[in-house]
Amino acid sequence: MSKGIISKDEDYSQWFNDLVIKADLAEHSAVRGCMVIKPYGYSIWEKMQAVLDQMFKDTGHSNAYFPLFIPKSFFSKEASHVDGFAKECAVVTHYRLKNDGNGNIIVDEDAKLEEELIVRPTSETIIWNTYKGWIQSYRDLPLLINQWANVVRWEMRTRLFLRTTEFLWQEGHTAHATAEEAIAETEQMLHVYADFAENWLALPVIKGRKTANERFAGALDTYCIEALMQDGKALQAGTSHFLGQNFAKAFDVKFTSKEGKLDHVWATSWGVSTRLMGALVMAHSDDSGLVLPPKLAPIQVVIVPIFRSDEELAQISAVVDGLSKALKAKNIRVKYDNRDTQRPGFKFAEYELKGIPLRVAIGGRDLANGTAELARRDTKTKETVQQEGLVDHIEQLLEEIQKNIFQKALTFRNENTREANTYDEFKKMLDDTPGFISAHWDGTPETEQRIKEETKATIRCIPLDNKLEDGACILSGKPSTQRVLFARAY
RNA sequence: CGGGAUGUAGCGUAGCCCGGUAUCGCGCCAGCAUGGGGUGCUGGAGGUCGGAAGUUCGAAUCUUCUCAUCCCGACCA
Repeated sequence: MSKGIISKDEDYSQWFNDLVIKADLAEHSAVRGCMVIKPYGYSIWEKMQAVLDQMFKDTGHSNAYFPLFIPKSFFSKEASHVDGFAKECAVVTHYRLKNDGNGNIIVDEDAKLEEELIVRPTSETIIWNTYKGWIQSYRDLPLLINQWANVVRWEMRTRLFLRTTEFLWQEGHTAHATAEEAIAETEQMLHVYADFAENWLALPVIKGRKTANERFAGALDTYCIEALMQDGKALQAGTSHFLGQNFAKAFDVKFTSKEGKLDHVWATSWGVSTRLMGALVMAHSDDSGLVLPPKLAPIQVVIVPIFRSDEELAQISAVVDGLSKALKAKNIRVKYDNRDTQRPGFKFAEYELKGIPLRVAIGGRDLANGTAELARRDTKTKETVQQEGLVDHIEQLLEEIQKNIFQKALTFRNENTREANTYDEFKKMLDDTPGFISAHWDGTPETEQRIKEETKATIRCIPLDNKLEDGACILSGKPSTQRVLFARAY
């Protein structure tokens, strides 16, 4: 176990907290519920952004930027939307401070805003208000826009990366001529998210749809990807919403079709946030620290020299120099840590804590033998290999580590996905063997609500690839045609 | 917003019951040794004890008020 990190078996949530802080991803700020994302954590987020951004562009989307502030009146235009967010909005009421004469800075009551401004909890309203001016004809459609932004949701209780008052995310907002097109877009983006989660984060996810209860405020249908964390709790890793014509109607966005008919446009919105950082940490890491999938690791290979003298360091550096160049030529992100202020053992522990996938150690012995020591972060295994052919070997290993991390998470999820056929069985599983529970449900919000109240488990999703199967609801006993996925969730 | 707890150096803590100017560890700085898994020794720097008021010759310690944070619940895409 690493210094200062509690074992994840002892206290999972404390382990997560320790890890985020010790691995230097983020820290609590002076502002309640808001975190400072530190350079190392931010560099991982930047990699996520870069990959996702390219995926969005490859599917035809463009980036734009809309205001942080939204006039309060915009929120009242879509009834269910305001219901969903009203209780967690930060509101700007004044635009000036003044000195009260006693050396205190106070709000200048003379500077009250005519209309309060809401700090965006999400941008549908300001964006749809804007789209009204952009869309007149079917020729203007589809409109495919994404925004990278910060949003604020005044949550009662926060946790680093998983639920912070302010967080970073991207939100896509698209407009289409037909419902079919909008649904196709919603599904497409869900697949983009799933692809990203599985192939980059090495995080296996279940693609599915939310029940009416769990749907986004203002959506007709909410799709999601759900992941399982190592403590058996589920985490919603991304959502994609089919908004129907709700926002177009609320903001009066109409277009003239090819046939000359006037109609409201069809909308989608979709987003992932810095919560993915939390998912990344919770899904793969261990008591020694982070375990980063190579594709997202800011540093993929770290080289640590082991030396007794400046002369020896110079000799090692000469070898490392060639190795570094060859790795960089293959676009492998490599760092040579030749600090003489820290000892090798310290560096080993530090890079394990930070989740660097591969460590190469080269010392005097290796110079003599033409070898290097390779240590994998994911398996914590070490091997001594010839320097010759090392670059290719490292390249292969990185791919293997990426696969292995995914496979491990997938195996974990499979082992912790169970079927329950009675309510007693269901409750026992929740307490004894947390994870996804596949069970029959009668399809009513009342049943879902009661299960939630009694067990804290929610329906995470109705999986897209669900097979139809006759059964009886675990609570009501009423007939059901398919199983849905339950879990306690973050 | 209800229930519980905690605020002492950058971090983690002892001291508080029973008042006398703050303990230890990590980290930090310097030197020497060391160097294939968080190195050892020696020396050093660093504290308005969350804040305010009160009791007292004297308050980290007792009293009152206040602020903040954390945990449980409620709340929550």
